[in-house]
Amino acid sequence: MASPRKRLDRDVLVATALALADAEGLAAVTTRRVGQEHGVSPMALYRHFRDKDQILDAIAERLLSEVHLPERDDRVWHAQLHDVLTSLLSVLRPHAAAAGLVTTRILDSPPGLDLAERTLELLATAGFEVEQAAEIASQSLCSMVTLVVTEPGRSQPEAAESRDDAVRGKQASLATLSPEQYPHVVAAAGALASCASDDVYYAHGVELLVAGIRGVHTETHTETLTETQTPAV
Amino acid sequence: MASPRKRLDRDVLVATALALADAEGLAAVTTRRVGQEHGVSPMALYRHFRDKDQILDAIAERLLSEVHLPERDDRVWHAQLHDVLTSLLSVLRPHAAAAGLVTTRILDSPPGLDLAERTLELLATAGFEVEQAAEIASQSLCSMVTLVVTEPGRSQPEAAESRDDAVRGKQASLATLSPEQYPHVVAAAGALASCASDDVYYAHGVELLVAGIRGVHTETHTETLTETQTPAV
DNA sequence: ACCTGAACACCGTTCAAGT
DNA sequence: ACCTGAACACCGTTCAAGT
Repeated sequence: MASPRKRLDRDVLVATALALADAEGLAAVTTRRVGQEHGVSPMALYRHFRDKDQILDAIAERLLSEVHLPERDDRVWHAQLHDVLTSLLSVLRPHAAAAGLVTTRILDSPPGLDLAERTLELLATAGFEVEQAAEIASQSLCSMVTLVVTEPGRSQPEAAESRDDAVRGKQASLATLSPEQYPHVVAAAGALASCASDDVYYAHGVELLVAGIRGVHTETHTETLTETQTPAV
Repeated sequence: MASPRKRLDRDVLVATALALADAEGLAAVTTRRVGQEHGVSPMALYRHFRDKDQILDAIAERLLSEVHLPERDDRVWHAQLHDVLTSLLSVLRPHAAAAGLVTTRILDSPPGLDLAERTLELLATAGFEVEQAAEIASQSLCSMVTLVVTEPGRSQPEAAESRDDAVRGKQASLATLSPEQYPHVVAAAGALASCASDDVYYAHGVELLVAGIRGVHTETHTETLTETQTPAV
């Protein structure tokens, strides 16, 4: 098929920008570097983007477009929400440097709107009213971004070869602290500097959030009922 | 009192940098601008900071140093945690542009360590084991930052005079969407573009988080009632 | 000890000009 | 229609020099 040239070029430029962010951090995404990667002057990009901010917008949209929303099914709403959030996480995790761009841009592109729509839909199913659903949805999606950006043991990609060094350094600096002044920080130095398993870290992050939503949910919706022990799973 | 000149100067430079961020956004914090505000060459800053990154570190530390940790009392752990998180929020809220600096720098300065220490202490009181407490603490503190950075209706401070315009614009663009494709987003347009009350927005944000921690807490600790002992991990 | 000026290698972006 | 080159107003940072 004869692909439309213009559209193709733009996508390829965005892919280059994202690859630069992955390899060398967001600071490496400059009009000059992206152009250079295509053997082209920085000004050539201005055919496809109004300004640099639009390149960053496009990176965020690209990430969101790779989210594969799970099929709707008949499981309870929070199980489905769990999977939606996990699907976002799995897309962001390989792109830690660019992930932060998503926080403020979810509602700015169709793929982000799809994600927001599904999230709001599940919260509506649960019975949340619109305002509360909006707050919860935005906090939920942004929390996934934050999990990726602050993953313990992450450092700048420039120092990628020395990730272990960075972890050891962080751990060492925390271990240096006075155990009288910061007993719990010192005790948790290992967990704060790195994490035993990335998968477990992310699983816990999603669980914490979903547990919060369920907690707020029962607070809001069981006023009529009597005080319950543990809500059914 | 004759104040130590050097220390004073550094603090005053940090205050200037923070003020610039508040007034014109983080992009306005440049060595040249900060120097200019003191009628001094950009190079004069290098007596007090190794490089620009240290200026950003110092801004984060300054913000964290303004957190006033509530006194310990005999209320249940999650009530105290709620207040700790709220005290962080109240410091960050007036400095939305700079707040994001805090996410990756909490463990890099004494005031941040104080905050982390208290948080971990409360989670230890609750009975969380060290690794889980570390994860929860970091996710909790970072969530407060995220709440501030993504507060609905926020826009760049350059456009501060037209904040209402930005909100209206956002709302209008969401209202333009197809109600068939994005029914819940369209229905929530108002809440997504702005928020009825900032105070309520933040209160809900903290509540969601604390509810999550309590949810994970009961999940983790109801099983141990039968086992009597917490299994070491 | 503290600050400066000139310089370097970068930015994003404009504009007129090339093909 | 698409791209370029030169230029502008900025960056962070170096280095040798001033006081």
